[in-house]
Amino acid sequence: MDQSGRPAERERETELPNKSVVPVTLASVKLACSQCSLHELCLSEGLSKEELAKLDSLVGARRKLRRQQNLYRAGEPFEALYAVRTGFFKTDILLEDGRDQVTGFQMAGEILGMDGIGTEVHSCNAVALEDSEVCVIPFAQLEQLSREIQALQHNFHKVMSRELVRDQGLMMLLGTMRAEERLAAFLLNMSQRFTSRGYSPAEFHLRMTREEIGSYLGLKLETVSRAFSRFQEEGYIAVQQKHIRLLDAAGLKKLLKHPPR
Amino acid sequence: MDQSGRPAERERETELPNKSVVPVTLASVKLACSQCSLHELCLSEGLSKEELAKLDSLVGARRKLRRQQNLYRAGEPFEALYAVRTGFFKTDILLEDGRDQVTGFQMAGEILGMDGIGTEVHSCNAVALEDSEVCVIPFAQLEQLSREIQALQHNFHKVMSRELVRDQGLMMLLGTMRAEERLAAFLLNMSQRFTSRGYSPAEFHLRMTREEIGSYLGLKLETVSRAFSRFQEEGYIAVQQKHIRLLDAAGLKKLLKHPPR
DNA sequence: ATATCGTATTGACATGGATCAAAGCGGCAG
DNA sequence: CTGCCGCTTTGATCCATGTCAATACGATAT
Repeated sequence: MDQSGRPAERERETELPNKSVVPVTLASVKLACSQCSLHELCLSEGLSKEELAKLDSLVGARRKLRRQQNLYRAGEPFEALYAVRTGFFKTDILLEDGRDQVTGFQMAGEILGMDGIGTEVHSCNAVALEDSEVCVIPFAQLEQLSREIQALQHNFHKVMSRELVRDQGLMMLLGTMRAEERLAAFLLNMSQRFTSRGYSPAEFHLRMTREEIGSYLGLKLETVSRAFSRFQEEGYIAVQQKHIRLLDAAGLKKLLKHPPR
Repeated sequence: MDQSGRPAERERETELPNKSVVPVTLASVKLACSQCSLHELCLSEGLSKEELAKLDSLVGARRKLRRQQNLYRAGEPFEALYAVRTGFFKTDILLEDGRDQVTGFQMAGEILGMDGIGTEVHSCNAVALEDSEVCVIPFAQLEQLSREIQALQHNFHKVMSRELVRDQGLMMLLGTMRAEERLAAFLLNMSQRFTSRGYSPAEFHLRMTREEIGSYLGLKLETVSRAFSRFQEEGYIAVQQKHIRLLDAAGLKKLLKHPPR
């Protein structure tokens, strides 16, 4: 059963222990911040060797999640930030009336949980969209260490600020763009993020359903599906279920800059 | 002329010097953080007397802006945060194709400029919607001081986090709500913010135009106007141009929880 | 008082995306 | 291999909001 005590629905969450927090021993340095390939995306950029060592000891635990498992839920007390090591997450909010919205998709090197700092309580749900692993960063200790290490402090502030800017972009998308522009922006964003992680810019596998994409973009799943089909007809992309190939990224960009009217 | 060197259009921006930064002397303590009535909204909550004194010396300048004057513009280098002392601001983003969107309205006690931390460059424009005054908080010094003062550090992190949560709420609004729900949410939010500043919860003056409200809510100005009229017909509010009276806040809340379908 | 200009309201009509419905596809369990 | 179930695609129709246009309002300047 999963940690909420509900019956595990269609997902297989059975094998891992409830909160699979694995303490890191000195023997397992291969997974420490100092060795982490996500350096520049994460908090450790620009830190000296000694400073990195301190950060390593702070990021003292890791947690594995199965597909569909919650990293945290809205309402739970906030204690730590999480850096995605591997895998793929979504965050979403549920309104009382049942409506919900996906507020973001997070991949390796991105930080989850900052929504909880202000109120000590998480304001959204974070769910793994595939088997994933995160670094657990106890927040009180992060604050303490970032009082000692200027670069760490600044990195953290940058991460939060970039998140604010990302949100502004999403508001722009939701407030002013039409369906096809939204999907084009989404695909280009995905491509860019995969690229910066060393994957192919033109070919990738979407981990989320059409419904989740639609929720994120403020559209219905049918509209997303139709836009995919349209893009395929126009020769911008090749779609096969969740597998996407960008055939004409420039075309998609043009769509964004010069909206049909 | 205003600081960009353009002709002042319809607005009167003539009387104040270019960058009206007024140094604060010890004689003018009445305006220092330690005396500021915005305490709990701002960064100074929970600080000791000595700590407050340090913060006072950091927030060493104030800047007055006329209606329609820019506090900063997208693309300008980021140097400082700004705490609104008096007045009312909007932030907005301009896309290459001319479309723009208002991303927020800020009032006394709220912090502007955090969008610039991540890239050292502002990503949006901040414009005074009425004659206003801000405290200038040089960011490098804020980081330095918040390495010394734990409470200041934590307050700052809270402010940023709350901004993230606010953005999530706005995404929800833009992604899932219909026009009347959006406006109801907007009015209730305004009321709540005026209330927490000691103004009447039921009667207030909107500083922005219908077009600006619409831009913020992802609607056209005509739709905003119609929703206002509808609310008036239903007896929820009384509208007279920018002057609003909430006659039935509960009714508006119900509209939010139980959408028409 | 009158003209002007930005803002707001209201009406008539157009349309993009939502809704409802049916069928196709693909992976997994039995 | 077969059947089921979740996901996706596609079609037909509807409706909320956008668009276009006319008028009204209110403040400021003349």
